[in-house]
Amino acid sequence: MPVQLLKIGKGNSETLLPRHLQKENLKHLQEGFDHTNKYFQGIVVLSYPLTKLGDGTDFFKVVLQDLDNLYSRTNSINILIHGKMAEDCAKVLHHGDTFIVAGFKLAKSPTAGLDGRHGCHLELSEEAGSAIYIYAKPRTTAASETASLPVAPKYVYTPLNHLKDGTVVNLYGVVKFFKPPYVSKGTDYCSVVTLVDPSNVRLTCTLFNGNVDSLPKIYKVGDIVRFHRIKIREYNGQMQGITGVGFASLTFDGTVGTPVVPRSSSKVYTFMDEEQKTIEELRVWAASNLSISGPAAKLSGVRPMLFFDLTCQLVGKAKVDGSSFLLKVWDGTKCPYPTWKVPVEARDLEGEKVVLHQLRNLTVDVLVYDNHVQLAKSLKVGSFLRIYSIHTKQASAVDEDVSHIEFHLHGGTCYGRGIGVLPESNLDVKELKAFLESVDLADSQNMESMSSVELDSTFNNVTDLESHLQRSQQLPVTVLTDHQDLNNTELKTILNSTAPQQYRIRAKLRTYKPQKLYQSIKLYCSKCNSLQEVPDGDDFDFILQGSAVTAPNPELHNTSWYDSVMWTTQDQKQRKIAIHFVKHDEMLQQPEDTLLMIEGGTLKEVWKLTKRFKCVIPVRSTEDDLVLLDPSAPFLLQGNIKYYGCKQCSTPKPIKSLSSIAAEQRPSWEPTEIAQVLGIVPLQYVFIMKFTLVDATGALNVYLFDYENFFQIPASEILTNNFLQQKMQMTMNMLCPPGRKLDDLPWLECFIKSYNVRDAMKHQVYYQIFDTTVAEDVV
DNA sequence: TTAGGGTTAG
Repeated sequence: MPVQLLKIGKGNSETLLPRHLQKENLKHLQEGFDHTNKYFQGIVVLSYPLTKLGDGTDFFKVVLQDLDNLYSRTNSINILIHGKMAEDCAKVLHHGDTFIVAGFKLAKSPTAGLDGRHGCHLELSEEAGSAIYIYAKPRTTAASETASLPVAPKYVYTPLNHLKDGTVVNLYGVVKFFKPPYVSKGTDYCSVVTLVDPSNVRLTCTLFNGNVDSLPKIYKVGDIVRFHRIKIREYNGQMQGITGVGFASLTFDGTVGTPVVPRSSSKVYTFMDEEQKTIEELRVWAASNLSISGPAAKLSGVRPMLFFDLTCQLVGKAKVDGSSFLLKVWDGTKCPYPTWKVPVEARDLEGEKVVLHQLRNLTVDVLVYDNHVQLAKSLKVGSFLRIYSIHTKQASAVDEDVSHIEFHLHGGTCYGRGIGVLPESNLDVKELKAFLESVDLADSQNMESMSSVELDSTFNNVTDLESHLQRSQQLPVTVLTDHQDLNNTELKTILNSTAPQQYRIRAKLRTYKPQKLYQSIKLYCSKCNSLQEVPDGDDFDFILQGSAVTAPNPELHNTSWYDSVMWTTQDQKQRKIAIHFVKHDEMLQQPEDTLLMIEGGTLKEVWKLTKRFKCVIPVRSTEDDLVLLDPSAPFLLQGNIKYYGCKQCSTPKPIKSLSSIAAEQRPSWEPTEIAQVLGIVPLQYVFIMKFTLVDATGALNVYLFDYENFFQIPASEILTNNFLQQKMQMTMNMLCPPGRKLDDLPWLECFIKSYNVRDAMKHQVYYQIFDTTVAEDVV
């Protein structure tokens, strides 16, 4: 750490210096003395303009006055600084600053007889391992600005794979895990933070401070931190970081493209353009190398038996007993299950009575235990919280017919369990506030009666299934979306008629194929009418590996419509990865609006990028342009969906064709539009199933060919969404309950059409379901 | 000093 601006303002500089350094008296700055681990401190009384020496290196000269020897005949000394250190020092130094030097070389001063200063001078340079600590004098003008503007020290940051036991270092890292500050069993707050950096080495830091604001303000995994003066120790064979004297931290949101605004643990800090660049580079690295979960769960999305982080507002709080405490919170969405209400004395409930009543159908009770109680008690009603690792537990009370969901914040700090208070400046809070203000409370009050219905359709247990079946005996489980005026036709009549024709039928679903529902998803080309299987991940991985053999072509980087970053992996393969971020109006967009192209990425890396960015297009370089990969690879990834093109019908164009969409006023990055400009005829995800329908007169095999209307589930999403797969399975269980006799099966109302398929050998009539959907209360 | 990451069991 060659040049450090320790602090601006008053204070004791010694407490911030590395402990191994001892102060040296001016009188002892003589040849023959050992100055290792010594520092000299003086006030800057004179400095010369930064100049270059004959060999081109920078040179900066400073005169220091020794305050301890003010009345001596000789009380000043020349400091000669060479190289980059000279440049860095010249930028930040002001007269009157306290200047501390260590690791210097002492030599006879050739000008001692002329300037009346000390007989020796001190020489410093980065190469010689010198260190300079500048303890700035309070600035008299615009002091507050100076304090937060980049006044320019030069810190050295140690990569996590270069940490050594017993050192004090500065470092950057991406938060891989953290425990929000909690009350330790000692006297301090504690926060545990695990960092990782592009060296792929992890460092777990144990941070203590009596003042919770002095600990890093980390709100989520993926945040980036800058630690200054963290002690490194070895513990259990691994390096460990721990707070020591002078520890300070800055925390940044880790999302690529968001403003780089530090959250500081101290009032005064330095932050410069170069450090901004570091943050931006780490963001890009993290985006493709770390799995950072997507948007946090909302109450509307909770399911029983899971742990999740909830961003919410505190509406009320109450003591329950010695080891638990109640928090009433809301996030504007409605939990789809009945939620438990923790019984408390009305007089113990703190919060606006009117608000508590208004929000009664949207608030949930979170019971926090043990070590979290103290922090929970101190929370202010109205504040915004993130509660980490809440447990949703399904339970039934003795006097209840249906089960409910309980929210517990169990004791302990495993998995980062805890409570964090978010400031109103936090982007998630701003978003939440705007949403809360838009919530129509009249709607939520009408929802009271809805919970049990929603519960029925989502809880997958025998009782619920039974009640559905009883209902199914009376009403059809599918309904027509059109042609209501048509009369039903018996299956026998249909079988005896010529095609093509259209019919309304009432029948039961005896069986269906495929029984493994994921096998029903195919890719369909509406141009050539071909159907194909959805490629599996291995095919794509293989194509990616093949394309990574060719290194990105740097001549294609940073064009008028995209910015490029490239780096080399640190493993043995030394793989080169390039990411091209498409710009709009010459600016990068928010990640959720951004389309990027990646070269040289692995399946995992591509997949991770899709979690954070709107669109990802895997590409490779040619001499002249970026192009799409093999036509068997997806040409676009959006969210969980891979978009494929038809090999027969597509004529791929160079990637630069995309720039026309980038230039649009509001590029929507619709897959169909992207496909069109890239010369791709997109394949569509479809459900293809064969239903065997029966009525009193006969049986008929009917095909279901559906994008999303029948199940009200998009075929494109089913392969990557377990929840939707379960939902589809439950729907099929309703339509065709396993193990039932024909009489007990529910009725389906369908609209079908017959059509002819002829080839040289034979003629056949086929039947297909149309304009039919699963009834609303079955889904 | 405290905690030193890897879910409670109310």
